[in-house]
Amino acid sequence: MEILNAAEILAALGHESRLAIFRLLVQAGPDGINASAIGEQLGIPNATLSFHLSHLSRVGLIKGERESRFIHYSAAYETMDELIAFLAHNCCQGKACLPKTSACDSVAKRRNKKTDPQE
Amino acid sequence: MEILNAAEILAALGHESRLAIFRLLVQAGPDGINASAIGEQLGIPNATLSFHLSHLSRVGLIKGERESRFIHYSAAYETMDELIAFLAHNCCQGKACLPKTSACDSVAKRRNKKTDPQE
DNA sequence: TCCATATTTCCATTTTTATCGAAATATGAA
DNA sequence: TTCATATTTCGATAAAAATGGAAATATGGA
Repeated sequence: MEILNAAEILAALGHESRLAIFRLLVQAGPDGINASAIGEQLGIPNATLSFHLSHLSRVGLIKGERESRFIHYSAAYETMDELIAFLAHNCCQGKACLPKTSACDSVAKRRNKKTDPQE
Repeated sequence: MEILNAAEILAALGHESRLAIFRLLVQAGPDGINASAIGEQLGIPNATLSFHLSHLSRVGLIKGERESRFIHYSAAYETMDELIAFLAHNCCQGKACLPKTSACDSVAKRRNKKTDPQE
C-alpha cells in the first residue's frame, strides 16, 4: 500500500456516515446487507447513501454484489488489514506501542519474515 | 472511543501531507522531531505545515512540546492504538479477518477479558 | 406489457477544507 | 537591546466534498 492510497482510504473513513456504514458492514459479516437496509438503519436519504457507498467502494473498503433487485454490500476486510499494517509499519522502534491490538509491525518483528509487503 | 471522535481522527489522517507527517513521527520514536525539520523533509511551507500540525494535535494524534525555540512533535501512540481497536471492534464474527496485524478484537476473544473498553 | 421497488445519476447549492504570503509572536543569543 | 530563528496567526482565495430532491435506470413480479 502506498501513502496516497492509504490517505484516500482514511479520508473515506473520516466521515461519520461512511464510518457508520463501514462498521455496520464489518459487524454484519461476509454476507453483508443491502443498501436500503443500511439507509433505514442509519437514516440516510437515498442519494446521499449512494454517494457514500460508491465512495467506500471506489477506495476498496466495501464490495457490492447485485442479487436480484438488491445490492448486497459487505466489508473488504483485507483492505482494512492492509491499512492497519500500513499505519503500524515501522512504528515505535520495537517498543510495545499498540498494546490493545498488538498490530505494531516493528522492524524487530519483521526481521523474521520472508517478505516485506511495503518495501 | 466514540464514532464521532474516530471519524475526526480518521479524517485528520485522510490527507496526504498529514499522513506523511504522522508516519514520520511514528517512525521517529517518542522523542519526536521539531516542526522545521518536518517542513524540510516533506517540503511543506510554514503556514501550511502549522495548519496541519495543529489539526493533528487537536484530534490527539500528535503532541507538541516546546524546547527553547523549537517545538518537538511526537506521535501519540495510544490514540493510534485506540483507533485501531475501534476499527476492529466486533469484526468478522470470530473469523481471522486481519491476518497481517491480528488486530481483530472479536467477541470470542473479548469473552476472556475482564473489561470491555467500548461498551 | 405495466407496475412496484431498489438503486443510481444528475444537478444546483451549501459547507468545509486547504493553501500560503505576509505579518505577528516567541525564544534565546550576541 | 538588537538581531536571528522558530512557529503561529491572519486573511483572502481556491479547491474539494457533502447534501438531497427529482429524474433516470435496473430488476423482477403480476
